[in-house]
Amino acid sequence: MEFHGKSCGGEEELDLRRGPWTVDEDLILVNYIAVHGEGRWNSLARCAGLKRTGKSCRLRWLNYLRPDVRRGNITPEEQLLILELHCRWGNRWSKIAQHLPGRTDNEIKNYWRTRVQKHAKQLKCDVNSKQFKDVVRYLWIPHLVERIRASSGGPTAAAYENVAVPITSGPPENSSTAGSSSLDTLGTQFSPPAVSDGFAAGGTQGGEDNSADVSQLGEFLPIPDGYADLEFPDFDQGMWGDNLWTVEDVWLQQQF
DNA sequence: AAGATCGCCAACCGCAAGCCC
DNA sequence: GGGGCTTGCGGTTGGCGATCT
Repeated sequence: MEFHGKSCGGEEELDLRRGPWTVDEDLILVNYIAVHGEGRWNSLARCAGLKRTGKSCRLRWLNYLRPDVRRGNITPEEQLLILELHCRWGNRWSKIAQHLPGRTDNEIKNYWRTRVQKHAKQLKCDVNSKQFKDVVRYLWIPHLVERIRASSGGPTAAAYENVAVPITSGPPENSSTAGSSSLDTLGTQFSPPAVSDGFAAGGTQGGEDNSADVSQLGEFLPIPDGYADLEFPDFDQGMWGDNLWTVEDVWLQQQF
């Protein structure tokens, strides 16, 4: 595959490439950005000699080639953040991603669709339904907090240093400034929605004060009226294996 | 062992907001 | 002010590897 450079600004033919990026293309893009910086994606694509749209270049860079992009499993701490922030902002993936250093909106979106929505399906409810939101609120999030606490001496606690954000306050700040917490501060920062429909998918009440102490998490249980009757699907082995909860967890929670 | 199904993820598409001339 | 272009976002899809039957 050859990429013949064209004079910057010249008219390019329309045989644009699509589909997976090749190593050569990646190299060209990375090298070009290293020299010229990012932005102006359409002209960047032309000047770099890439037969790609600017959009495609931008996406490839942001989601894959950027040096600080972080890959691999979503940690429980990150799961907690995603759930919490999604509760607050809904499908504002890019906004959520700002609080997970190295994670892209695409990755978070994929995580949500493949994991979270799968679990909603298992519970036979819509991911946007109150029922599922209650599951998240009263089971999933407290469970994650417990897990994080339980492993606070382990590596995940250290990992959490990088992802914790002061979500109880003000507008989002740069993630690089958000690492001033420990697991204990998680307790004060983690903020279960305070009111019944506080999840408000799509709501943008970013500045609201819904702070709460993590010690209140236990008070999520017992479960509110109606919720206790929720029928759980038949959890097979591994079904909830993504550090979410296990069959035993669900059973224990159901005892309340 | 082979075909079918599932799950994950990279990449594309359409739309809207922002920017510039 | 407005029209065109660029950028960014969220939704969707297609391909591929893993798992199941």
